[in-house]
Amino acid sequence: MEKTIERLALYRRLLKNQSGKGNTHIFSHQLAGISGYSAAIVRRDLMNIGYYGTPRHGYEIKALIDCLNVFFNKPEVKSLILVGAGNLGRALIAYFIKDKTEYNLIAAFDSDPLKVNLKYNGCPCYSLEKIPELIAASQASVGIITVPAENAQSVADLLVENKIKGILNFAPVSLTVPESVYVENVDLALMLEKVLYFSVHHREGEKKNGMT
Amino acid sequence: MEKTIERLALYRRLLKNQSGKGNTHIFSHQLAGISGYSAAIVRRDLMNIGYYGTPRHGYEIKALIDCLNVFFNKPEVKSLILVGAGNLGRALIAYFIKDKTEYNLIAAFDSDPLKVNLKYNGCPCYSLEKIPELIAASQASVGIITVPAENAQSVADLLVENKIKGILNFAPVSLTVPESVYVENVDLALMLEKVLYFSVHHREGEKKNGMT
DNA sequence: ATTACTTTGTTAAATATATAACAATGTTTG
DNA sequence: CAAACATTGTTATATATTTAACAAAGTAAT
Repeated sequence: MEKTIERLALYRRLLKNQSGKGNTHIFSHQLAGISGYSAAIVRRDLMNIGYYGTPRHGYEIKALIDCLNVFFNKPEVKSLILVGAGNLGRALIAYFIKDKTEYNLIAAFDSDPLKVNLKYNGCPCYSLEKIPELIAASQASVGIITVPAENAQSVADLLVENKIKGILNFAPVSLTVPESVYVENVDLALMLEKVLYFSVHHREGEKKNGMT
Repeated sequence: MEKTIERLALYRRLLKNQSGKGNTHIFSHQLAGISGYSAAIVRRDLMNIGYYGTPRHGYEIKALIDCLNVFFNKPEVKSLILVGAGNLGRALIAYFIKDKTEYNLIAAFDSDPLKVNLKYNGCPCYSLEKIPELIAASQASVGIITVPAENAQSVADLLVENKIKGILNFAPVSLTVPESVYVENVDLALMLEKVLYFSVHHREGEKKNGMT
């Protein structure tokens, strides 16, 4: 199911693109082509969320987007915060502040007094003490952690105390959190190592970057 | 095997840490604890690379690191380049320029003339035309793509033409490359969407962030 | 209308990955 | 030196994920 969720979010973005181009219908193999997965997996994914197309016309793009929006709880725009306004943190602020339709980055936090009270791309930066107050006020449920590894666990603890339910963690440590909190780790150095490894050992006939 | 590779790279980093702390041996359940995986999986992973511990002392850290270094082709330091010196690109330059023991970020490239000939954290930035020359000179085999989505495919084509064998792609598009080239996609917006989804739908008893 | 065709939804098989179990092994203890 | 113990290496089982296959259904052509 987890992989399916990832792909569904991708499909939604791609379908919005297609809709923007004026297309009204799409076949499973077309969605497969632009997403990089196989047609079989596209059909199976859509089956999972209960959306049905028609044999000759495929899927109706607008209806499918609506269906995906429902699946992803659309009308609700979730608030999120970011902790750690270093190089990566500020880059992510710039990245996530743009698209406001699915989520709303309401604040950044940093322990450096020189950064506090500044705004990055319009996003205000506060000191860490303000976290409880701002989470409470905004009902933020997700936090992004971009602090150094040694501070990540204490920041995670702070977020969990304040009812954060999901964490996107860029610090290269394994966070310990209650089972009810979902953590997604993004370890950039490890990803690069993986590419370095497979740049040497990768052989033809792998499925990665499929395209069937 | 892919998942195993990811974990092995993580183990190596954690073991170096432990070694730095003066520890000489480690048990599978300890490595499991700090990595966030289960002891069974740690043992299975190490079995896969043919390193053997002893029942009562566990694994000898230094020897295991050596073994992992061999597995990851250690003495060889691979060169890499980055294309797209925007917010994210510059943050990644700062991130990757630090650790020079496994890889060596030799240059960044950007189409913006205002960025060309600048240095970011000591990393020189060139125009895209210089790519062939610099790849040839450095024997770089891996490229990081942090350009906007609309330019990503053409940059990927350029890298492939110049014998790049692995790509770490941050642009939110599915790249089309020859099968011999390995692509790892990092789609930050999708990762955030995934966290948003599971922050609501995550239930106890999932395996993610295991800790067994 | 009937036939041929395309694409779907769904089931079945294949592959990949993780968990659990346990005999083998070496260590320590008495 | 034998018994108890902890931890390994490995195999067997379970789960997750992908691929492949194909009947059912709708469409277009004749």
